[in-house]
Amino acid sequence: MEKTSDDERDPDLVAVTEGTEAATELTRPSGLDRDRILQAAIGFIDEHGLAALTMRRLGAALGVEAMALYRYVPGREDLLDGVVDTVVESLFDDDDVHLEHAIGWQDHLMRLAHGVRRIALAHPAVFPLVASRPPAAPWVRPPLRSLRMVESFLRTLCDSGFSDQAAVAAYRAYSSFLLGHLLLEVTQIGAQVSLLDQPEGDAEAQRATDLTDYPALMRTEPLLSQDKSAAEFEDALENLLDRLERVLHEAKNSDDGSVLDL
Amino acid sequence: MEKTSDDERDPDLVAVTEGTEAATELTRPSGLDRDRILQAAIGFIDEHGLAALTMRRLGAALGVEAMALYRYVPGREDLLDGVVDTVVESLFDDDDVHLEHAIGWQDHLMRLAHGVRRIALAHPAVFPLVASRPPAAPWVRPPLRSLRMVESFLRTLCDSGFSDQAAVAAYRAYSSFLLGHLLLEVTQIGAQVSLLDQPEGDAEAQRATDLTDYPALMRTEPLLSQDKSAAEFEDALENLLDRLERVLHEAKNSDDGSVLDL
DNA sequence: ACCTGAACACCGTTCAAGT
DNA sequence: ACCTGAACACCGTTCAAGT
Repeated sequence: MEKTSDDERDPDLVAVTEGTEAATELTRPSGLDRDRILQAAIGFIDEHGLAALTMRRLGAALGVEAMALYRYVPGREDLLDGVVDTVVESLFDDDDVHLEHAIGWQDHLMRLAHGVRRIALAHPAVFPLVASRPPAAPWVRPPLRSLRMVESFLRTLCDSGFSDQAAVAAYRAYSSFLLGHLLLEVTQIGAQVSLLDQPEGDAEAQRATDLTDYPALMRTEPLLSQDKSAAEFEDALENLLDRLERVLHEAKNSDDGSVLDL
Repeated sequence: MEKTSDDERDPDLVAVTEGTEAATELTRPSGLDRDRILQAAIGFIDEHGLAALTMRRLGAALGVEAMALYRYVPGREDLLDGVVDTVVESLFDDDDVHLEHAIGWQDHLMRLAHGVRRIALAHPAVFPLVASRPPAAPWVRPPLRSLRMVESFLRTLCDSGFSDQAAVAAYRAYSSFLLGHLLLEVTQIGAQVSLLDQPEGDAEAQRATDLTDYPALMRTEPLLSQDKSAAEFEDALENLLDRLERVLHEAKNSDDGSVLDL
């Protein structure tokens, strides 16, 4: 038992931090700028988790004292905002997305969904930040956090015959779907490693928190432990697109009580 | 400009903290226990936000030094886990939920959904914690965080004719739906107040982050600012229940490519 | 039995001083 | 121009000491 007051897993952490510093050594000659700091922060979070990210440790990872960062970043909160922006904007560099080549609004929404999912899976430790940082405007709904993304979403739907109301309703349904699915998917990824992190002897002991009082859980535990995220994502996405299509084609009879087309 | 290094809004915070201490004065005579601490933590988060919750400040709110808390709570992380558990379990005290009185699985799922939504709206600042804390087992999907809740969910569906696989798939779809909708709903609540928090003169200036480059956004901004959360929640819930019902009744023809009933 | 003071190892952030 | 040392106000946490 060490008497450090850090979060759970110190010794390991210190070791890896030093490793990171050594790795950055080559590009080091004072080349410090905002973008390099943001990239380093993303890498650090991916490797050690959000809780481990500290101005001092990030500085160390860049071969510099923490105070040097303040020349390029106003503070820790802004740094996190920058991390989120960088990760989200990276969607536009994804060649497999290229929204402007989309054929029809369904294709557009599918490309966008898959692009955001790739981002989430590439940075599972960053994604919760994408989900929880207060957005730029109250009507910006994570994970579609950039005005550019929302604009292109709404424009596509409106150009395809959706009314403004229907497009906005679709935007809300779509963002809820993405956030729910992807946040749970990355949470599950994180849960795996945190199980292995636990120092309590063999992994057998942890496996199943004694389910004797929960017969249905015990019976379905093997099923619950199977990962079907990809297929479920496709399924839910398809279902949402069907729902939106129904709205679009039923646009003539106005008052049928659904929010989606009011 | 003060030179405190706290988060955004100190002077105000200190004031309210002192107020809280005074208010607790009556029940004070040393009555400190785990439950009272958890309740105080929930109240503190509701009032000042998660970022403001500190062992020292929570102690102060209870009229005690921070170190006294460690007799009842192993540490800050456990305290947050306790907060989440307490809030989630409070569902079973909600008389409007009473799952055992539910008539049919649809009614069960609707009662559960509305109960969780009431919790989220009652503690909007706590809910992100419900969403993001690593769950007890990898297959526990927020916001349905207690084994009891998952057990009763699965049992209800299985008793209603769902296969184990279909019940598990339904559990996944249902949790994704709840998490996405409710997290976005409480985020929006938080976004309102953080706008008012900003000290930049009149609220007119903030309103709309200059949308000149985003015509679709500018045109639909009034629509985007309307809050239709409740109706959208009902709509999406109804849609999900329909989808599950389809799965249940199409259970005979097995391989139709959907995950929901494989 | 229950709380506190003092201490320790960390934080974020500022700023004068170094190069 | 760019980075650092030293300092400040905070953290979480431990533990011997008080009552």
